[in-house]
Amino acid sequence: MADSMSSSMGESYLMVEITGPVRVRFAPSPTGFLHIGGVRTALFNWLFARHYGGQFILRIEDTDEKRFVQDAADDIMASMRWVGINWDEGPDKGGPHAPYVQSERKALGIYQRPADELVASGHAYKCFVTPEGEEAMRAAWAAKGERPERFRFRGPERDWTHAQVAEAEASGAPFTIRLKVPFDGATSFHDLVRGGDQITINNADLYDLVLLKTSGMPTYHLAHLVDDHIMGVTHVIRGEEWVPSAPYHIMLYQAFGWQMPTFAHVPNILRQDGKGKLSKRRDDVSTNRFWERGYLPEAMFNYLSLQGWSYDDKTEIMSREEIVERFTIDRVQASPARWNPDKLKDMNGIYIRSLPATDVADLLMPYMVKAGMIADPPQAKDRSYLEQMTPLIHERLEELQQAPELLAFFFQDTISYEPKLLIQKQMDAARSVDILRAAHAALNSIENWTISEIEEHLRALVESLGVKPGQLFGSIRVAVSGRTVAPPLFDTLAVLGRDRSLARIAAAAVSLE
RNA sequence: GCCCCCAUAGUCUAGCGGCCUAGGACGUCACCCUUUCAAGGUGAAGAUCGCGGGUUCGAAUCCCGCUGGGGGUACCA
Repeated sequence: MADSMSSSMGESYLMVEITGPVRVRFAPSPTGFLHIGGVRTALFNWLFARHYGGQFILRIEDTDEKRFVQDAADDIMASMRWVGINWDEGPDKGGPHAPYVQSERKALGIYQRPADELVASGHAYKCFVTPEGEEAMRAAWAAKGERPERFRFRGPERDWTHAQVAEAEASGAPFTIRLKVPFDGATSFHDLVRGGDQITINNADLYDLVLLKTSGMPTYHLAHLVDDHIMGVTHVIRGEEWVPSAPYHIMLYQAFGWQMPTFAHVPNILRQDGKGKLSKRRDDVSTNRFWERGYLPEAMFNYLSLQGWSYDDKTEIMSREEIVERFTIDRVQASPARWNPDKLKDMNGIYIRSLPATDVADLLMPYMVKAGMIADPPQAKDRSYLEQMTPLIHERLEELQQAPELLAFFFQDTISYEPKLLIQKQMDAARSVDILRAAHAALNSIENWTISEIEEHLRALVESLGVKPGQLFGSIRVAVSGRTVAPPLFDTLAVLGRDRSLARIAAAAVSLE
């Protein structure tokens, strides 16, 4: 076995051109919500499958009994659907290789038999060392003066006779099945993301990996590989954190004599400060949080596609179809990307602006309801009122959740603010009262309360008062909205309505007296 | 510590030996537009292509070393 470990995949392996039908999978572990880094990896698999007209499989890898989180699989699937990633085979829709949940597959004995085969062929062995026993081995290693960090587990059972193994087994002692990794030689594999270059790791740096736990549950290493083989996965596209364990996988494929898939280890997304990869614990990156905050799935899809992949030297805004058409692995970067929420936000704004205002009003409604500004369920008049004010903030939105805050003054019976905000540059309280009164009179004389008439009257008033536009409009803005930064004034007045506009302006004048 | 991967402006990236006086985007700043804020337009600052050696007529692009960053080092994935 040792000799065959120095593997060579052959020239054909270097070919980036994809010829036959491709099958790829995304295989998350249900240990919590799906964060955007996971979505990105799923997305690359999906794009690869769609680009080449192949299949995309979703498989739940719940072989970690300790970290299993109820409902996590549902959240993962909901997150993927939201972004727009669908699957051809998966837990909820079945497929030719169902079930697609590993704990269910384990119950079917799917992993036990290959593990036994490996033991029978001498590529793996039953190991009776307990966790405590392993600790003792590490301690003994250190006691010999060796660096504890350099300890590489090798089970004493590697050299046991059949009789010894039989005896231990007969005693009922629990055991794991471990891969019998050669001490010498090296293991290599090619990686598409690194231009087909070879990655080589010395076998001496490896250890005897556990394939089957004492519980009978396979580890990721055995389970994913057996399933990939059974499910006919042609390309393994996964995060680069898997590079160091890839040699074990290579050994397993060789030990089984199975067709090797092509590997593509895609770069991680690093935290904003670059210190480590994104983690669901430390970073606010759960996919459903972005849905909550009002990110459009199209924007998220587009942004994520650019985390580690690019099309050319300038194109960034692309539709799903365009990305599918253009996505190839050779344009996937080997260096890690960095999480950049500002860029995502900017892109979300672009996507929001590209939508018709009526669509945006529909999207905004749930946020207004949640903020308590619009009744649940909304009435027809609420819908039309929201539709009137949506154009006022449409191009100012970067996240849909910003809408209630921006529109709050439309929904308040009385607004509160510091009266001194009414006083514009080079004005004083008395003069401000004067122009507010004048504005009240001018607006009161309007027959048709429309944007154009409001503008006409107020611009005429600027002339007759001899003030700067900003001085008059600024005072009125504060008077009706309570803020110095607000949507365009004439539109605001039009939507706010004659009565409320006049009342607020009158109240403002009083507050300064 | 050891192993593996990576390395172009604050950030994301284009570049795969001569088209680069290094292109685009986010962010920053200025100006224009303008009733505020945005959006939009124009422009600016910001990269001795991490450092040092090679190879070559010629290197951001190829090779080596160093440094830095990331990943891994589990009966977790």
